[in-house]
Amino acid sequence: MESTPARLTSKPSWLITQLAVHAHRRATNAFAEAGARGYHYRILSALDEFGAASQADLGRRCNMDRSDVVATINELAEPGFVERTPDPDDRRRNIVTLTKAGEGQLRRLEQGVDKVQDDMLAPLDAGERRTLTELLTRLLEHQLRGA
Amino acid sequence: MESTPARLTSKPSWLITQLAVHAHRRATNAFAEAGARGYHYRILSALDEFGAASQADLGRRCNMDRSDVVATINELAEPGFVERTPDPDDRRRNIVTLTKAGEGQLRRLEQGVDKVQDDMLAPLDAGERRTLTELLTRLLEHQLRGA
DNA sequence: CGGATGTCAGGAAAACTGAAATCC
DNA sequence: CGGATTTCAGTTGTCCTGACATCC
Repeated sequence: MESTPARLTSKPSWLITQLAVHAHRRATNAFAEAGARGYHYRILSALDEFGAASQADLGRRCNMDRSDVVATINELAEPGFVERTPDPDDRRRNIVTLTKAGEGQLRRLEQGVDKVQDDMLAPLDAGERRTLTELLTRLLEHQLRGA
Repeated sequence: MESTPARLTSKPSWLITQLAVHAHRRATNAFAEAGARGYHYRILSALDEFGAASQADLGRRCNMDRSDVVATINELAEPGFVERTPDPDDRRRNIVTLTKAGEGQLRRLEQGVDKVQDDMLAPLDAGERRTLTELLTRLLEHQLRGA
């Protein structure tokens, strides 16, 4: 009873990993119903929250690789959810903008995400949810600084 | 200012997803230094915490598909980290046991995980870490019941 | 020149599907 | 028979690497 190894189920890293598996599974299913994937939701959300941006900026904000941003923008531009126009001030960049149709698609995806989230957070009351959000926010901010 | 959509950065699901990306990246690198992957750590940890088990049980505990358990056990058995012996009481099953060498490998992987975890939890004090662990534990238990 | 951007090709690990064979 | 277990073959989405051409 002395040299008990650290219990797996008490490690926050394990808990986050396992929760992420469940969240990823449910979110993927919700996205699939709208013909989308996680990458689509990330890009659309970032455009909606922060406005039009270059592909490199989107990659930094969404924690995505630039090469994956290219493919995702291609897929989002084909049905007209985003528009890719060259930046007149910097001819290296493309400015990606969210269209009306893209907003509609985002609303659909958000409905699925909200449903999944409400189900996963069911055992917590409003105060606990705020506490959780605050703690996670600080952890993420720490990562974004230190990385 | 009225119809502001729910801010992305205030959604726990988004926060967990983004944190999981960082945690996954760092853990993957730490595992690679020991020639392992996340699946290896999950299996070894479960064997150490809950003892010998069948492959199907390991899959349920680790939240892994049975087919992936097969490949992972193959990779862990080759260097002698686990042993796969048929169950005399149920000839469908294999009993997977952790060897001494497997314990050593697990200790190596845990060192990497602990280092990553300490760095990611740096902005939280001891009490906040307990709170976070407790909240996440309740969320995971809810998932394991309801799924 | 260095540095940033967009694009493309491809690889590695994770999660999953479907099917087969075996045994309870 | 249904149900569980192991195994294999293959697919998808995510994350990453390296390279190239272009432009600041």
